[in-house]
Amino acid sequence: MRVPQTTKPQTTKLKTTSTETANSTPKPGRPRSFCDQAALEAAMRVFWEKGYEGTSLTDLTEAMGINRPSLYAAFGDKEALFLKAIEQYTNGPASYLRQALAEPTAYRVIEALLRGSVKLLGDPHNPRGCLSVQGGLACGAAAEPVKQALVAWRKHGEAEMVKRFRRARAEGDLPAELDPHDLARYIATVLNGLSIQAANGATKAEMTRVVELTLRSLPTQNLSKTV
Amino acid sequence: MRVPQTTKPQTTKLKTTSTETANSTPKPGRPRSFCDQAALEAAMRVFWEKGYEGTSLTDLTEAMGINRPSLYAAFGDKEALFLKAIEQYTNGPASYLRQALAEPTAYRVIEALLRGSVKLLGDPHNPRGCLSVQGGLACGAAAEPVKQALVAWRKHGEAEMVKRFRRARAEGDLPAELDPHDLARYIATVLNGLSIQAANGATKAEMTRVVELTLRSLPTQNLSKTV
DNA sequence: GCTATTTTGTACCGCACAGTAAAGATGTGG
DNA sequence: CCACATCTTTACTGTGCGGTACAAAATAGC
Repeated sequence: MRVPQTTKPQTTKLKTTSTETANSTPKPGRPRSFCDQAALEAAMRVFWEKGYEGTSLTDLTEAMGINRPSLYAAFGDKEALFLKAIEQYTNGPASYLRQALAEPTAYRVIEALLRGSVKLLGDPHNPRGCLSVQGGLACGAAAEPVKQALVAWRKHGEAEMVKRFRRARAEGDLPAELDPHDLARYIATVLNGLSIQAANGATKAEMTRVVELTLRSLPTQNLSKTV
Repeated sequence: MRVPQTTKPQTTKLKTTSTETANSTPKPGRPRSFCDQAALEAAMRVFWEKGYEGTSLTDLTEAMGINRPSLYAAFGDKEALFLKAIEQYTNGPASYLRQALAEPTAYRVIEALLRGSVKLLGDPHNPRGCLSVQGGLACGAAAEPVKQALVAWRKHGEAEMVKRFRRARAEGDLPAELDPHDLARYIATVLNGLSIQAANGATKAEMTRVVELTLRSLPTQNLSKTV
C-alpha cells in the first residue's frame, strides 16, 4: 500500500493524479496513504451503481477509504472524479468494446458487442446497467421508490405486449417457435433504446431509420403485413 | 378557471384530488384558483423533461402557477404528484401504446409501437425521451455537464461502430445498400435498451435471448458468419 | 352580518449536499 | 536535528432541498 507517488514538483496543477506506477524519484512531504488506482476503481463502482447525482461525497469517501480533502487533492472535484471514472470504466469493464471492434467481420463485431454487453450486464457482481446510461439514470436514495415504480411501469408495458403476442400466436399470427416473452422483450429493448437515442439528440429521421431496420429484420417475417 | 371542485366533505383524506369535472354540489370554503388538470399536465411536462430528482418543488410550483401549500393540498407530496403524472402521461402522450396493442396483427402491433414511439420521441415539442426512462434519467441542473459528457461518450461509441462498419463495407463485408450509420445506430439502440433491461432486473438468460433474436434477424444476413 | 371551512401567501424548519479552511501528522533533504 | 513540503483530520460554510406552521383571504350556509 505504500508505493510512493512520484510526480516531481510540477508546474501544472492539474493532472497531479499520478498515473505512473514506479518512478524512482520520491517527492518530499507526507506520502499518500492510499493507492490512486484502487481508490479510483472504488469510485467508479459507486458511480456505476448509484449514478452521478445519486452518489454523495460521503458515499465516495467511504467507498474509497479516504476523506474529503484527500479526494479533492487527488482527483479534483466530484465532476472531475466522475470523468476519470468514465476513463477507468472504458479501460476496465467496457474494454470488450475495443476488442469487439477488432473482430474480423461485421457480423462478428456485432455479435461480440451484444454478447459482451450481456456478459457485463448479466454479471451479478456488477450494477445493473452500463455506466454510460446508469451514470445519468440512477439517482438519490430518496428517489428509490420512484425508481421502483418506473421499473414496474416498464415491466407492465412489456407484460401487455406479452399478452398481445400470446393472442397473436393463438390466432396463428406468430410462428409457434417464437416465444412471446422474447419478442416482447426485444421490442421493449428497442423502444427503450430509442429513448436513449432521443436523449442523445437523434433526429426523427434517424430514429425512423432504426425503426425501418427493426421492422425489415423482424424475426416474424412470415407474418402477413396486411390486415 | 373557476369550475368549483366538488368532492363533498369526504371521510377519507386521500384521493381528495377531485378528478371529477362538473359535479353540482359546491363545497364551502375558498374555491380553488387553479385547474387541477392543467396543473397536473404542467407538472407532468416538467417531470418528463427534468426527471423526478431533477425537478425541484420550485420548478413545479412555477410551472403549475401555484404555490407550495396548494400543491401539497391538491396532490400530496412530490412522490404522489409524480405517480399522478405517470397516469397523466399514460392517458396522454403514451396513449398510442394502447392503440398499438389493439392493431389486428402482431406485425402491425409492433409497427405501431415503434412508429408511435418515434413520433412521440421525435416531436421537437416534447422532451427527449420517454417519461418511463427520462423520469429516472434526467437529474439536477448541477449534473448538466456530466449528462452532456455521457451523451458525448455514447455518441463516441456509435461513431466507432460507424468507422468499423465503413471498413466492413469497403471489405465487401456489408451490403452496399446498408448505411453504416443506420446499422451502428440500430446496434447502439439495442445495446442501450439492454441497459434498461438490466435495470429492470432482466436475467442474463433473458438478455441473451434478446441478443439471439437480434443476431438471427440482423439485416446483414448475407454476411459470412465465419471468419 | 357572522361563523365555519377551505385555499392562498409568506416565511420558516431541519437536513443533506458539495466544497473548504486550518491545524496536526508524516515524510524528505539538508 | 531542523526547516519544508505534502497529506490527513476535524470541523465548518453556504446553499438548495422537501416539507410545513400560521395567518390572511375568500366563499357557503345560516
